[in-house]
Amino acid sequence: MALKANKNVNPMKKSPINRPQSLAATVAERLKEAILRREIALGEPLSEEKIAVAMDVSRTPVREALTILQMQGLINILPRRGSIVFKPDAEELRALVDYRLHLERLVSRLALERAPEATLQGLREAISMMDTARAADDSLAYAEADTTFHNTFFENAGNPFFCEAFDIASGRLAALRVHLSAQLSLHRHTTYSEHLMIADAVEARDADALQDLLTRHIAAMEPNYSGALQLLDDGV
Amino acid sequence: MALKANKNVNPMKKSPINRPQSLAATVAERLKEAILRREIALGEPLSEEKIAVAMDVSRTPVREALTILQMQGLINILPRRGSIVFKPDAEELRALVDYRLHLERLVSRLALERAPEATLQGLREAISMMDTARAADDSLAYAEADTTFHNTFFENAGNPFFCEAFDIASGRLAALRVHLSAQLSLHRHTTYSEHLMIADAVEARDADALQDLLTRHIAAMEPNYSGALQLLDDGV
DNA sequence: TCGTATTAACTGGTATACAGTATGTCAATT
DNA sequence: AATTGACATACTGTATACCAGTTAATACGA
Repeated sequence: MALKANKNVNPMKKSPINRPQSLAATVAERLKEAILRREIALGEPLSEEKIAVAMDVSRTPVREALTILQMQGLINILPRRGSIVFKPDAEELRALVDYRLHLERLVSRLALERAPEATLQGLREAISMMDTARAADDSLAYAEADTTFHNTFFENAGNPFFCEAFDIASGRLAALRVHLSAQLSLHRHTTYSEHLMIADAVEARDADALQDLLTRHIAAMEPNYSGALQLLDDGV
Repeated sequence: MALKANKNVNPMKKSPINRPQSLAATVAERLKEAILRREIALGEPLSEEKIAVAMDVSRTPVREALTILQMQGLINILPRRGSIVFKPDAEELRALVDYRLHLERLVSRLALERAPEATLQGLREAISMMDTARAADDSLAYAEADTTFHNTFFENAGNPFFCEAFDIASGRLAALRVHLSAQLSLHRHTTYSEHLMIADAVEARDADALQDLLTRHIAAMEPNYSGALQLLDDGV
């Protein structure tokens, strides 16, 4: 979200030309994708050298990419030891979900106060994306729509810093989602109706109901993650 | 806050030895100090080469330091152009204060729910630090005590991610504080009594009063910053 | 005099080379 | 057999050299 790629939506408006981004950003992006595609496991050690030869760049941009990913919380850099993909314990997982919950509650209230119409419209669009994804039975597209749905609140809170605050957790949450989804029974039916109810609460401008719905919606995930995490550990 | 130094209080307990930190971290630290000491102005361009020769290191650790500071929001890196110290416009300043306000309101509520006694004790300690600072007329020590006071809420929220969320804004806010303090009439008397009232609200476990006090306490600063910023711009 | 093209100086981006540290293996000693 | 020490290997941390893009000044032309 913070490092959103230039989409060049309005040509001739602000983007001089198709500006090539730095190698470091590209490497970081590809590594993040690799983690999110489960090509790299949680807790797996990363070698600068191997990444460099695999992507055919020198170690310098790889190192920059690793520091970027560390800032996003996706990897841990152990000084003089190397880098490993992050792997939360139960306590960190709890904190992650707790953080996300409280932040989204706060931000949803702000979005409702400051831009209720735009928020409602964004939610509706995300829901229609979910509809098509469900019809096509495309779990990846559904997950993207889910992300869009929740991002809507942050984008309409009238303050870009909340997006940054969300980014602190979003990368790790996304990684957890894809890595634990094999263990999770994705209760997609439940979440879908919850999304509908959330949008209704926004339409009704009912802040209290919105808070309650979000609390249940988000907090309901934590035990699933937690259980899946334990399964993952036991498997190792 | 995030990068707290090892204090080595119990030797042979957990600290391997006094391990020297990386050059990049040292450079980042010194640059941040330089900004906070007003040796470097807001909006000033930074040359990797000049920093490198000034600190007698190569450009490599300097570059790493700059990316770290960029992540902390203290500088902007313009690709192929150079790095400049951040300098907010009025809108960004508003967003910064708004973000801080809402985050601290949220976190103070959590601290009150989850660790009221520890929070109260932390606040009291910070206040006694303010007392001695006021007695000695030491504005730097007072500012530190102020920071400690507000950090207390974040440390007792029971979730380290909120500290990270605060770090997004804290560096920039600290920089603004020191750079605008010359223009500001630091209404220290008012804030001091406000701190006392905030601690009282915590002692009384009065969440609503706490929210109100914090709102007034923090929001009261924004017009000052804003006016000072304008003065600063006009001066240039 | 103004505008445009050209070029030179500067800056950041990348690659590579070297040095220091951690870790694993294996032999020697107890 | 277990432990310790030395050695080999692999990795990160740092320095340096080179390349590419940007800016700004200057010269030239209208």
